[in-house]
Amino acid sequence: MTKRSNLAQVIQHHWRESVPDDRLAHLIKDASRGLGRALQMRLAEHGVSFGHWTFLRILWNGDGMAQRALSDMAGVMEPTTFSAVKAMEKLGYVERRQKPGDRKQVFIHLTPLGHSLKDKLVPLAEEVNAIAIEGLEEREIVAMRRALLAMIDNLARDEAQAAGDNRRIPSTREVAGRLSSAQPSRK
Amino acid sequence: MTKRSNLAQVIQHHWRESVPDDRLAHLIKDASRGLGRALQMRLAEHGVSFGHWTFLRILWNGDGMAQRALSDMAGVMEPTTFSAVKAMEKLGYVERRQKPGDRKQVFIHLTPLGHSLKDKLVPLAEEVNAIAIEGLEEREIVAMRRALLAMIDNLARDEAQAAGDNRRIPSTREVAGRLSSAQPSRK
DNA sequence: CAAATATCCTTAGCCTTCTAAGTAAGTCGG
DNA sequence: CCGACTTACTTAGAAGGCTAAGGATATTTG
Repeated sequence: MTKRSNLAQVIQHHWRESVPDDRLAHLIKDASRGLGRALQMRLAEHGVSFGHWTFLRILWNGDGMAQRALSDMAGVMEPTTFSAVKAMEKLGYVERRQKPGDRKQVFIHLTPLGHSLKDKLVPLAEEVNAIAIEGLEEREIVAMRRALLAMIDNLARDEAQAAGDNRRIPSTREVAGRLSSAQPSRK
Repeated sequence: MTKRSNLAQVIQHHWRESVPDDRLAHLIKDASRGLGRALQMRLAEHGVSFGHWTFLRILWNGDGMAQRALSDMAGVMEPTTFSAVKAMEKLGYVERRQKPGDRKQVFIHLTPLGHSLKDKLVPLAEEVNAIAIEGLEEREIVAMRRALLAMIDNLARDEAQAAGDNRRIPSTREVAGRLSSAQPSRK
């Protein structure tokens, strides 16, 4: 039972609208947190943490990749993947295997239990998505997706530049043409 | 110097595009993290943490509100505000004061140092925003903002309902009409 | 007025993520 | 073959956020 009224949140959003700089960033952050909370609430009812969802959904799409590749696909740093995978291993969702002749890489495989979660959990994400975009037209969503991708590209370019990495960063569209499988092997 | 190529991130985004459910949520999350990182990098050069920015920008717009009101405006829970304010107090950015006759509320005031950060820090946020929206048309940004607000409203409503809070949640627009000052006093 | 209730701040502890730094294992130029 | 990278995983620790729960103080209500 929530003690605080959601009115507070709405007030806050209005207030942000009146602040000239970086409103958009906060709107995006709020939307992200809202989506996160909505999914988290639902996952919790099935005993799955939000952090694990990120990795499970990748693995359902094709498991057996190295831990590092999993990090790349999830868009997080290795320590994040490491601790999540360790925890999921303890929960019996995944197994960490090595290939003979390679003592360096660790390959992540789903267990039957890990696999079985898919049918229960995916509908939850779909439900959250449906709730979030209720009342929006398909056209608006497509436009938003395009705008978000452009922003992500812009920021990635900025980040690379700031890091002194002067290689040219290809746009998402360019890379898309070079990819085919669901499990890019990163070189 | 970044060791990992940003190419990995781009691959990841492409891969997401091919996953049918909850792509939008991940796009929003990525954009949010990208914006966060970009600002964080810049704030760090001035010795300010990202977490403190959230509160400073509210206080610059008018300080002296109770800690709880600050939480509401920042859109975070009280413990988050509590620890941030404590840390900022130690850094000399803010002071926590009580009013005689009220031993309950704690009012947060900026120190001269806290005030002085505004001129240095606000341009950083503006720069990040400018980078992020580069190449986007005003029309697209307005549309995205509207869509994001609608999503946030949808999710807040869902959240309230899930919490068994059956009060009707007013839309942002409705509330906007009831507000006038930059420091809503919450009743 | 006194008791029940609500509100505000605080504490404690967990989750997710990050950076920095360490270790082990492959790879490559000489 | 060997030393110098480079790569992959691991460890340690911190930031930012949350929930749950506690204490203190106001407010409301019987």
